[in-house]
Amino acid sequence: MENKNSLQFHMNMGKLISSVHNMITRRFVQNAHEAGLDISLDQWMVLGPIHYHGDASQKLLSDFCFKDKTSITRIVNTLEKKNLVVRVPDQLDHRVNRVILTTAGKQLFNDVLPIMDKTKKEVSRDISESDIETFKDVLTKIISNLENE
Amino acid sequence: MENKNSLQFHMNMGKLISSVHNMITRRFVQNAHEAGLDISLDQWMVLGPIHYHGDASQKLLSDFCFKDKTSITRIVNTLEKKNLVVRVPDQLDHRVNRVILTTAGKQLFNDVLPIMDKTKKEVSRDISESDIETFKDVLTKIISNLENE
DNA sequence: TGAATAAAGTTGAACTATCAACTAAATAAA
DNA sequence: TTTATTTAGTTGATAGTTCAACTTTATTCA
Repeated sequence: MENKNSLQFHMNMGKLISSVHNMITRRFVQNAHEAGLDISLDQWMVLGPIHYHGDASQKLLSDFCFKDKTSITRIVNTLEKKNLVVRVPDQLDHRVNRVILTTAGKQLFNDVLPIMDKTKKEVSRDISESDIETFKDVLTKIISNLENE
Repeated sequence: MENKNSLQFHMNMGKLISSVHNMITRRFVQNAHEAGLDISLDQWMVLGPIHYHGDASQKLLSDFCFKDKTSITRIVNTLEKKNLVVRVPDQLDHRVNRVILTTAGKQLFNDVLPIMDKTKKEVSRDISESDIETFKDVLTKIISNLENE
């Protein structure tokens, strides 16, 4: 493992981000689970914009989460199975589903907020405010670098 | 989409990392595909340590890639199916598989290197050297924050 | 030595991601 | 207005992730 640490130094950005992504996902689910909450990070990512907007089309969720529309379909399926959201056909545009939170969905959203906070604290422990800022700026810049093919 | 950009500002770290992870993964595979190479970022992550060490146990791959042993099992299955690696039972410890590159695996590894470079350039376009350094430092720090539960 | 425990890998199930192909509805163009 | 194109969403296939349960081989320690 001393060996691992030395190699870690040579890890490129792709591997670093992939590793960090997996570790954060795991930790979030663990923390939620310990609090008796059953939710994945992806489900949480999707719940956010719905809560923020009151309702959201799947297209909007796809844009906001930078996820494929197929992923959204399946995550919404799961959320619906858990009775956290419902799909309501849009009256004006019949192609569109409006996804809205159920009472249980709203409840869960509020229950998960402190879990999110806890995870955030664990992730950013002993990292300076300014480094966190730079970190988020770089992430945002990468998104814009890769956004339109 | 102007709306999206404004929300992006409020995106928390989890969402940012998840989005960036997906986008980099997608871009890498696209770039490889355009060059006529069929490989995923995860497969590439696993190929690295094997190439570096000459051979590697699945346990070592799991540690180096910060991936679950189950994931390694399946990625190695895929790589074996593509004739890029083979599993050789360890003579000393019969629990262990030593994974080694085939000729085709070595060939692919070298072919992918420039793709990796290209992707890296696209990802980090217009980001200063020092910001990249901070970025990687923060990622490494997050790994150590989350490493031993 | 013999029994308990730990470690390396695999398998099954549920969820997520991507691609390609598809349906259905809305918009654009002729 | 009729046809062509675009848009929203779903489905199927393949790959990766995680958990839990399991097999096989090593190690520990009583």
